[in-house]
Amino acid sequence: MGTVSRVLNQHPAVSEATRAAVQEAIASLNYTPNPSARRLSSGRTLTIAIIVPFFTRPSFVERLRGVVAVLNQSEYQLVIYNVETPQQRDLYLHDLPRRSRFDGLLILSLTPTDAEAERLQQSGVPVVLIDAFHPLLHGVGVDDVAGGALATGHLIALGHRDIGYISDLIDCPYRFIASRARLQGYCQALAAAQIPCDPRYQQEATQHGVREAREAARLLLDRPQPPTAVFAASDTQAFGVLQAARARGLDVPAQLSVIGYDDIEMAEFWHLTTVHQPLSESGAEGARLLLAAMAAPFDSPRQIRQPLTLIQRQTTAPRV
Amino acid sequence: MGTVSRVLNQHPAVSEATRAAVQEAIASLNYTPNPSARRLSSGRTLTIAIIVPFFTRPSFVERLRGVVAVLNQSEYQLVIYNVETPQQRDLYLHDLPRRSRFDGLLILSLTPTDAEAERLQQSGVPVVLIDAFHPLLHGVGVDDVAGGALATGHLIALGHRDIGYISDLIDCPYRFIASRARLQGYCQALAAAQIPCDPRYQQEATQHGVREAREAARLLLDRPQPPTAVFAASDTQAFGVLQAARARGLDVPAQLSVIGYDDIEMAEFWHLTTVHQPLSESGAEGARLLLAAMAAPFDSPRQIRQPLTLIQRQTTAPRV
DNA sequence: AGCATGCTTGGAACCGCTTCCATGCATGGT
DNA sequence: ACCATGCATGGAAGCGGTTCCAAGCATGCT
Repeated sequence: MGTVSRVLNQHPAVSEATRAAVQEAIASLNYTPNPSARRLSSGRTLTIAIIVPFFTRPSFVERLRGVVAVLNQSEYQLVIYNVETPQQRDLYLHDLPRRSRFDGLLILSLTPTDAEAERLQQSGVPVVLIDAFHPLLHGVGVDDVAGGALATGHLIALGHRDIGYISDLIDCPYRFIASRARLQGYCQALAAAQIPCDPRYQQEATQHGVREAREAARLLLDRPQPPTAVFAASDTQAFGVLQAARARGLDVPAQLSVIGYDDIEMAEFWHLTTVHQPLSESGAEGARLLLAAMAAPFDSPRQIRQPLTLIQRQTTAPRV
Repeated sequence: MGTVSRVLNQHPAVSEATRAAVQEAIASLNYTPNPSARRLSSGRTLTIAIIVPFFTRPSFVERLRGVVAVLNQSEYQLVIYNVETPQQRDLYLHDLPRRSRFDGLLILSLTPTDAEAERLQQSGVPVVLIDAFHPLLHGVGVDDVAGGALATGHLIALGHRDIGYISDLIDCPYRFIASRARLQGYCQALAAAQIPCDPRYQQEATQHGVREAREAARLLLDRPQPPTAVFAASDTQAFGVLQAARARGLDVPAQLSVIGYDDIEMAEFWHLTTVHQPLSESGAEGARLLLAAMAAPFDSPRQIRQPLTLIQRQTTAPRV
């Protein structure tokens, strides 16, 4: 039994002869090791947990796909914790590490508080944030401030000066920070072009979603001097802006330029100009980073910044 | 230890007094049972596997969401096997039950061959199909033939007679059967209205996707006598039809009626008339059925048919 | 009052693997 | 040829639960 285990775990202290003999026996007996026993005796759960908010949203699913692709190749199982209420968010971020029933933890798009991050760090379970960062923890993602500036800069370069910003709640109970970071980039780009950053051009939707964004866009377009271009903090919300424009009979991009963010699959089909960020790849990279951290802990948090690209399609045009 | 285990597993043969005492001790010691040990000694893996094709597609994700919601409440972990190639499909359907490393198996939208079904049945692991049926296995889903007839009947009732059908491959390597079943319903409805079922009005796209459906729709609209209405086998494909119509300058619904299938979230935002089927609920129901079958095997396969509803929005109108 | 019955409860075996330890054998040096 | 060294191998002790079994106790019956 000891030798068999050594063969299975590729322990070096086995002679070639016995290794071959054991492997033949394994094959002929159609033997597969019992993972539960392995977990118990080795003390490893061979399980990785991931906390995902609203995993049905296209960008989150796409990231999750990258995670699944990498982990299916490894010996680890993935267990999904789906967050659909702020209570679940707090509960999972607080309790999951404590129960310590997995060897690694991925957290998608949720930014832990300092207290939560500390707790996570002290739990001893390696943690990687995807699409989020915290100084205490490993993280993979893009620079959303730069992304906001990239999108806004594109509109400015097209001659727009009255540029709206549509996002979901800047302070949301899930503590998503993308909307705030992109707003910050938006303001930076405006400032760089010496355009005043008028809060009346910034409209928050109460929730993420096409409908909510449409309502928010309507408010913007109702203003006495409506914007000639809108930067939506996500593609989904950009679709809402497109709808609002269509409902008002505005031609996009002739009368209104619209730019989104994320470059989800549907963006291409609706010819949406947007900021592309690696989605599936961010999940894959996060999973790889976690596996590496589990194998050999790094002494200090590793932060991976992924590149952003402007994708010009047909919803932005020079100001007339 | 014996008694503690009995308390944890709510075994009846424990007096109230000791039960309370044990629970207090558990609470004060901050004790949590080790799942690996539980799995090993009980012989149950406490794990359920699910085979999902392309889990990023909206309708599959939505179903998966229902599964996750139910299983997160149970003591079972969910492990996802994502199928993105026909090889993976065959591999998983063939090998997964044999490895018998989980207590139950869910299969989403993939219809097993007779040989596969038999193998699955004989593996001893309870299996539930979601959005698919096989006489040997439990299943949850809708009647896609009836759904095809429902959609087509709606167009016929609006006075249309030249009705196109757009779908992905009828014989696809993944053995999805929805396209075929809906086509069958389409033909039945036409026959019932004494309209000939002209194959030149039926166009298969080589793959699922907006772009492919758009190309297929273009072919249909290029015909000398183009259809006045199109039934797309999925909402995603209906979006492709809408794009093709828009590209050709056709007004929907005045000049072309379009109906989809599934009622995914985006359908509402694009005002798509469609056939609603329970998505998240099908996953939830499938998970519940599996849990029941695991607790007490049924003597014969249970097939649950879920209801379909026609959702009239703004992409269908009477023929002019 | 004594004995049988039934409900509780503690103890021990066991689930199947990993890992440590001691034994055995071959090798190399003297 | 003998002894020391080192590597390969089999055996045994856990890992932390579940479950069976036997013993203990209180109750109810004769």
